[in-house]
Amino acid sequence: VPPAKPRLRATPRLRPLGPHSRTERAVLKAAADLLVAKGAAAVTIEKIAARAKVAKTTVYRWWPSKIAIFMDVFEQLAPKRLIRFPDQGSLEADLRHVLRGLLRLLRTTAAGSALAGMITEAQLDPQAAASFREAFIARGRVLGRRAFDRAKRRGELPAGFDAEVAIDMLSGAIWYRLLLGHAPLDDSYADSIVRVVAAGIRSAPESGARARLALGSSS
Amino acid sequence: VPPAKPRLRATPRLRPLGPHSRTERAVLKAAADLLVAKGAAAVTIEKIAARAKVAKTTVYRWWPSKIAIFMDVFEQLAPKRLIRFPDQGSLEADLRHVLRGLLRLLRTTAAGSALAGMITEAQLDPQAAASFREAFIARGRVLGRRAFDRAKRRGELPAGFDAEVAIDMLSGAIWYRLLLGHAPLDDSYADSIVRVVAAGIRSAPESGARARLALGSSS
Amino acid sequence: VPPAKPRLRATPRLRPLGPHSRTERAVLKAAADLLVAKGAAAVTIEKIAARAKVAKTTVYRWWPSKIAIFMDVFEQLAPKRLIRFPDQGSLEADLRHVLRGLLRLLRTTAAGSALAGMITEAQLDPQAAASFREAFIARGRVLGRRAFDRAKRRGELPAGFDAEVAIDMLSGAIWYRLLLGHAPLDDSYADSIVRVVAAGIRSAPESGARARLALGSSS
Amino acid sequence: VPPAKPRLRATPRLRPLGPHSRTERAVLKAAADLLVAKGAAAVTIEKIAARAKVAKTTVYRWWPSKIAIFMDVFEQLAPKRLIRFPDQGSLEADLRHVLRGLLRLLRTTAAGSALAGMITEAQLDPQAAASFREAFIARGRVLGRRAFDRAKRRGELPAGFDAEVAIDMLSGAIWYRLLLGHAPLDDSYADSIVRVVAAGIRSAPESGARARLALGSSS
DNA sequence: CAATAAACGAGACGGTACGTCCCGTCTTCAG
DNA sequence: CTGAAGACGGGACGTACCGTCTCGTTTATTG
Repeated sequence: VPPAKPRLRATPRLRPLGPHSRTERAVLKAAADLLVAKGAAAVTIEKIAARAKVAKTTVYRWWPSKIAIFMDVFEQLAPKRLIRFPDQGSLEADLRHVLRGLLRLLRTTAAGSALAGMITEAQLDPQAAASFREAFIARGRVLGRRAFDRAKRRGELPAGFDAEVAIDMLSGAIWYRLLLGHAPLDDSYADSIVRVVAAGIRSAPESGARARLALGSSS
Repeated sequence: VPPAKPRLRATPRLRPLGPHSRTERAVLKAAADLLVAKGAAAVTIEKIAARAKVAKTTVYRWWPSKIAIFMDVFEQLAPKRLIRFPDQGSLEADLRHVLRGLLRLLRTTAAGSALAGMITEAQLDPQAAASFREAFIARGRVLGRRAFDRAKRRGELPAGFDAEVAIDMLSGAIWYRLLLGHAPLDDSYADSIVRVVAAGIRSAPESGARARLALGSSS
Repeated sequence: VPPAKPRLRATPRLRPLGPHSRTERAVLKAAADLLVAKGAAAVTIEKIAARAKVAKTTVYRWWPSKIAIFMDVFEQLAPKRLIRFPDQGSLEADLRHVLRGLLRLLRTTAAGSALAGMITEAQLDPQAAASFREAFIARGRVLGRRAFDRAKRRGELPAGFDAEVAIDMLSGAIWYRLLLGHAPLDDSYADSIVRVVAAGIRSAPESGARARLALGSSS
Repeated sequence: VPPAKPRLRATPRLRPLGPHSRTERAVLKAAADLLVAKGAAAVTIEKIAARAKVAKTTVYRWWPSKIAIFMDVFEQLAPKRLIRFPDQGSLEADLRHVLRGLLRLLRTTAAGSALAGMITEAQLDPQAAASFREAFIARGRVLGRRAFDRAKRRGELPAGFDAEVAIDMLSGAIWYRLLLGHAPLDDSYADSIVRVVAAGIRSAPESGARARLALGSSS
């Protein structure tokens, strides 16, 4: 009786060993442990493999880069309610809710080091950088856009408002403290950056046209 | 009675040892060239030394880390007028002026790659990270504080306003695009992030007390 | 028609991994070549690796020190008949046979430079010196003891004779000329030092007791 | 008007320049100290200069190689009576006297490490090796020949006896233990090797002609 | 007693080799 | 036939000394 099917597929990807295999779990566990114990800088594929008691080749077989491992670590740690967050009644409340949750995740789990590791690694390997942008950043920004879409439906946004720069600013503020480490990623920081962005949007009613022009250049 | 004569010599002064020597210039030139040609990831101390036609040990003699080289490259490229910028009449104008100049610098010279390289390297080496924060970041933030100090004197800021989070946001927005590369660091981006921050500050008159509390934890 | 061929290759069997591999042979060949061409002083691990067309890390993977490489080079060159030499009828004849063979080996192959290299390197690295003494010297002295054991069975040795000093003298005489290079390691030298040692042993019949005391401190 | 030279100084400073200066003494002291403290392997010219509080250039000005320094250290330590030793009545007594004194010197002072350092360094630098052979070894062998010359006058030696191999054997036995360090260079070792060589010479009366032929190729 | 020349300290410099870490690929062999 | 194990070529790291050099400062001798 063959319990493990060969998993022949037309399209590649997906784990032939089946999802949540021992190998996958061991590798992600090892990576997460190393991230919290030593920080992103000390995480190498060799150490992950050694700690997971898995051959280095096995790691390379399933993950094309360190970034891919970090993305999986992050995903495992992110609670579902963060992604599908409930409507909080206003743009500012929505953003505050999401950012508080995100910062708590970065602060209290391996997710912070994992994200820092992704950013660092993306600087070193253009190939990996592309997958990082497409598979991780893009999906994260969708989360932010959801809040702005709700606000638009509520009529909170000036006409022609482009959310991209706002998302850049919120993300950037987080990255900055995450990478620099000079100040904590706590709730008050989330509240502060959300307040500035929300107020900045509200208080520019007649600048909508200018904003559209100015923001139009962003991706 | 002058006992120390001016010491006329046959060889007029081929190279002064120590700082500002031929060596220092050659190394910084080589590093800048490599940064623009290949990007920060491809810059290694060995390649810098080779391109500068200098022994690797000489590089290590003068710079303790790659970050230190990048900081010197950056400093060499930054025009003085960026540092001592003239008063533009308002907070928003001041910030816009500084950020436009900074983004132009990052966009058009090796300074952008140098900064990206510093951030990346700081993730890999805690020792270097410290010198980065203290010798580079700290000095850069002083630049931003100057604009907010002027604004305070003009009465543009609510009572108890803390500039640190605002600086985090502006810096972060720049880092984010610099590291991610998904959108350009152009003038319109500078204008947009400045507008949001400036408007966000203006439109929170009664939130001064709250802001002080919230922002008090930063720095 | 089988779509998956059995992997027909141009070079049918490139290298078996592990010991006796292409790598091992190439490294030892390169080391031996460098020893005869330039002498022990010019042999560096980097040059060995370069000449063997092998990565430096591969050399370090298999040999912990330069001494270890030299020992393997020596062993490869030493003919088996030198180790398991036949009984020549008398102590003097046995010793003469072994030493002539040994000196020929040192004189005509890379073994001489290899031994000189081992001695030199042992002075520079205590760790390596230990392995040299235990893995190389100890085994070499066993060879000498074999001759003295036979002599003892023949009754050629005075009671209580200790072979260690005799072995020190024979070995030392060889090392001296090997390292100093002021005179050849030829057959007549082998004969001379053997004659002196053998005669010295024979002609001290009543000094057995004294010899035992005197020699007791050695080894 | 100073009729006599001032010459009164805090530090007497007899001969600041040239040989026997403060510099020379400081360098040799530093070298000797390092030799006993860390062994020959740890002695580098940089460390000697640092410990002597002397510029590296100054060391290079007066000594062409590390061997030259070691030779001077050795010479400073060797007592004159060792060189001009009194007649002890027989070859064996003469040799025993010299070797005991030499081994004591090697055992109890920096001279042992210095000699080991010379031998090692001579393997690495052919230029230095030549000066070592000519300025150090040659002079040392003269010492041995003095003992054999006296024996010849006493009629202790067979006709045509060549002392060179005997000297090689005695020197070699010492070098061997010095370099290998597996057994002590104590008086009993001196006695043992002297006894073997002396007895070996005595007991070969009719082998004089053969010995001359055999030994003729040496030196 | 000034000028000269040497020794000197200080240390920058180009260079070689070291031994280590990690990369990503490739080979072998056991299940 | 596929996987785990790990050998492999390779690049870069940061360090230790090498021996040479330049430079400016004493120090001793000499003109």
